[in-house]
Amino acid sequence: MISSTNKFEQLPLEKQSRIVNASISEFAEKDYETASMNTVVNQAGISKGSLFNYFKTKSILYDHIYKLALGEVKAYLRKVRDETIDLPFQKRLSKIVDSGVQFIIEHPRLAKIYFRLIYSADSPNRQKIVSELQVLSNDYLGEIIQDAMDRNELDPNLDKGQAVFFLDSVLNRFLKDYHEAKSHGDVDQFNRDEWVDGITIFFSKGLK
Amino acid sequence: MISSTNKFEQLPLEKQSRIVNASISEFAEKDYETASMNTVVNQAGISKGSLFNYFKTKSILYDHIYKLALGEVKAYLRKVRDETIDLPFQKRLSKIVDSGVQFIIEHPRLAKIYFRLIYSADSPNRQKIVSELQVLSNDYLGEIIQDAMDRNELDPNLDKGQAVFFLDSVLNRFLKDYHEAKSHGDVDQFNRDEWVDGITIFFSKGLK
DNA sequence: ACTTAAATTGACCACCCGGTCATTATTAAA
DNA sequence: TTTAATAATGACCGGGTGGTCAATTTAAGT
Repeated sequence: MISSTNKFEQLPLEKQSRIVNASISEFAEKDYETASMNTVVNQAGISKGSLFNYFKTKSILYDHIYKLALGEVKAYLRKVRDETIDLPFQKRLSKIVDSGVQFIIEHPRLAKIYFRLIYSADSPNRQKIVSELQVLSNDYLGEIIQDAMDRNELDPNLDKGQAVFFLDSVLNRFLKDYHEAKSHGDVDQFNRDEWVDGITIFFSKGLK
Repeated sequence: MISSTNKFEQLPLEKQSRIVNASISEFAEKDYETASMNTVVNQAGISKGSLFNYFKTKSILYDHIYKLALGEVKAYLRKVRDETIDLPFQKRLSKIVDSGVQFIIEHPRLAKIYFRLIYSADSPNRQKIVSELQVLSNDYLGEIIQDAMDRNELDPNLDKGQAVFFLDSVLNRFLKDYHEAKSHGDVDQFNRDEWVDGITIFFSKGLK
């Protein structure tokens, strides 16, 4: 079966990247409903008819871009997971946060799309996508936590589901705030090392 | 000085509540850009000219509704804070979560507006509003934590800012997920007591 | 009952949207 | 060079938007 992005994928790479670039910018700047195909078209320097020839609808274009963003996120996560497989839990957590921060710095627009997707309500198929992400995060952090439990670095009687939930809450929130601070220019208020230490200590000992 | 909602406030209460009701529904269902003044007008059973006479612009109407929602949230928080002032930290935390859950159940549309405001990016004056909320949450949870530190229920050397951050992350995320589960009809997967216990234990002892 | 002031209405405006498709420009085959 | 197939274009469509304002209804004062 021929994919619906087939026509697009057969385009010269330079043209593809112009379109992808324009789309990323637009979906990063505005939420799905507000993002404009006209803006994409103008920014990419192609005609409207062409864009709708490559992507039949706005939501198919969005899907393409979102999968692209998600692919990048996954690559980062996989990399840090594999590179830290032998490290203790605290060190590992620290590296994961590092990796997230690095992703935000290197791909600010993709980060924006990612956070918008997680926290906003208007993307198409939102509930399906979000539950996919939930599973992904559950598997990923679940593995990290299971490893730590196996090595007796964490309480082996932990409710793993809850532990993942707490970890996910704090990590996502930290990265979201960091991302917002960065895009508002006041990132200096974040002493990264201090926060990473704080997070890892908190997860080990709680607040008592 | 005469407030811009003056004309609105001098309306018969029944009419006011029809308009407020319609506005709440619309801003709960759609994000700011997508919400339609036409829909509000039709649902409220008034003419378009009238609505724009009472509220000069869409963003002024939104402001009115958002302040209303925030006022309700604040009332809930104040109440539970004052009622639990003599309880130990764990019990207090538990009651706060309870109160949040109760708010969601009693005011699902306001909850939707509140979460949309916090997590979505398109409301007018969003950054100003969000930083206001940050201060509010900081003060509120900061007080709870300070009380617990004073009574030696929490480590007196805690970084209070970080502690508030962790608490805020987990509480907000829990309530957001609860709210979403509820609006999708699968709230039963949440054993509330189990989660509240889990959260309070987590904050006391960490995951170790 | 008549006049005047205030409140309410909805047709209308300029603008933007996602999407279409007849026309034109480009390329490949003969 | 002519023809046939393919790719690109942008004017155009129906529909929705926030906001306006002349005209009409309602209420108040005398």
